[in-house]
Amino acid sequence: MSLAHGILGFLNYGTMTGYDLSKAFDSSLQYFWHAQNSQIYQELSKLEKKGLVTHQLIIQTDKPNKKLYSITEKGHEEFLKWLAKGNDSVYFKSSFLMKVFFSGNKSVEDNIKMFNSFIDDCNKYLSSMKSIDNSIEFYSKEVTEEMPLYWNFTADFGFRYIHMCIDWAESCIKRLEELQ
Amino acid sequence: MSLAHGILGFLNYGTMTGYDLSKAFDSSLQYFWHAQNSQIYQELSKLEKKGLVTHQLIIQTDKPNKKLYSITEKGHEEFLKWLAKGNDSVYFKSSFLMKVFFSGNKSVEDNIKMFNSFIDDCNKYLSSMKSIDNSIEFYSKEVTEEMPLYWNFTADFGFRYIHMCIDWAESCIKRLEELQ
DNA sequence: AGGCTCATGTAACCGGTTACATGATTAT
DNA sequence: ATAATCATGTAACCGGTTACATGAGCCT
Repeated sequence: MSLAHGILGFLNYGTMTGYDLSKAFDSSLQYFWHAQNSQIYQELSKLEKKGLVTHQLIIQTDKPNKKLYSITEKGHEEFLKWLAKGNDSVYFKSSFLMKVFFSGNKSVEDNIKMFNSFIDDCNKYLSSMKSIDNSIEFYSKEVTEEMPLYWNFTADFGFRYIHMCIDWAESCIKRLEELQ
Repeated sequence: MSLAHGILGFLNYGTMTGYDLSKAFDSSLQYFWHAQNSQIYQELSKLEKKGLVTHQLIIQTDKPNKKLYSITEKGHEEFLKWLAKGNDSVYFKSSFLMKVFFSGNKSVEDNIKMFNSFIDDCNKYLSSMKSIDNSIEFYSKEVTEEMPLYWNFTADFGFRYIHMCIDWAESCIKRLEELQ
């Protein structure tokens, strides 16, 4: 039930269409909460049924018509309730770690390759994350000044996480090379 | 489709019941791939239909009867295929980070509390992870010597991850305290 | 008497993914 | 011409979660 709260969080900043939300997710939350646009439209319908958001149809001539969504008072309350609740877990799933767990069934050589390709992926991820800083700068103009601080916290987490991953993979490679 | 491969990975070490698998997940993979026992039993049926595992009914008098599962040749091939394939992503979902992202809507004081309670959770997680080392030692006797190396890699990842989380949360708290 | 271990499942639900479907306008 | 942008959705599927259901034997 977190996509719903992400949507409420964005609509709390101002009105948006499903399309806007999709872009907002892509340029900020995408690194720790990716959302398909198909899911966003469905979730908006659900939220509207629950009375947490409403929409207004905007007729456009040069572009397709659109539905501008806004958060309701009830939605605002739900959002604050979610924010205040400390129910999130440190736990995270990783199929890659599961693969590492069973990698004793592969050759040391293959595993060194696996870790190297993991490091490559991390570096790609790192460079794609650099666009976050631009996004933060861009959106900073539209909100109160304390918001960007927290956006930077999440971006900082991302950078620390990736660097940790790279360090770890390098240490694994080092130990494997000692075996050869 | 990763629980299936985890099951195949365990059965590759030797025969097990659904109950054994549930315990095996709990004492090793649980930190990056938690599995409900209800799901394990369902997945075993699916794997059997696909011909990747088979079972033998063991009649017991002092304990309930059980189904001993073993991996088939086809299952072994599928397992190796999965191991060799480099399709896992660095990406991970975190509802906590999403909450942080929107936490500019809460007071600085509340957010310091939030980060402190996150650090507490990390420490609890850390102490629960200490049982991993015991598990690794216990199971090490039953398998070839290279396996535990990879088990330790995953445990090492867990420790680095939690320490990174704690460092990050502390740095966030520090920045928030500077504002007060 | 109460709780743990062993042991196996079903049913309902739900959040998320993948694939499919449409179509005008604008910029290169 | 072609691709990108704007804009909205449906349908099928699937992996995973939660809750429920049962029951013998053993230990304290």
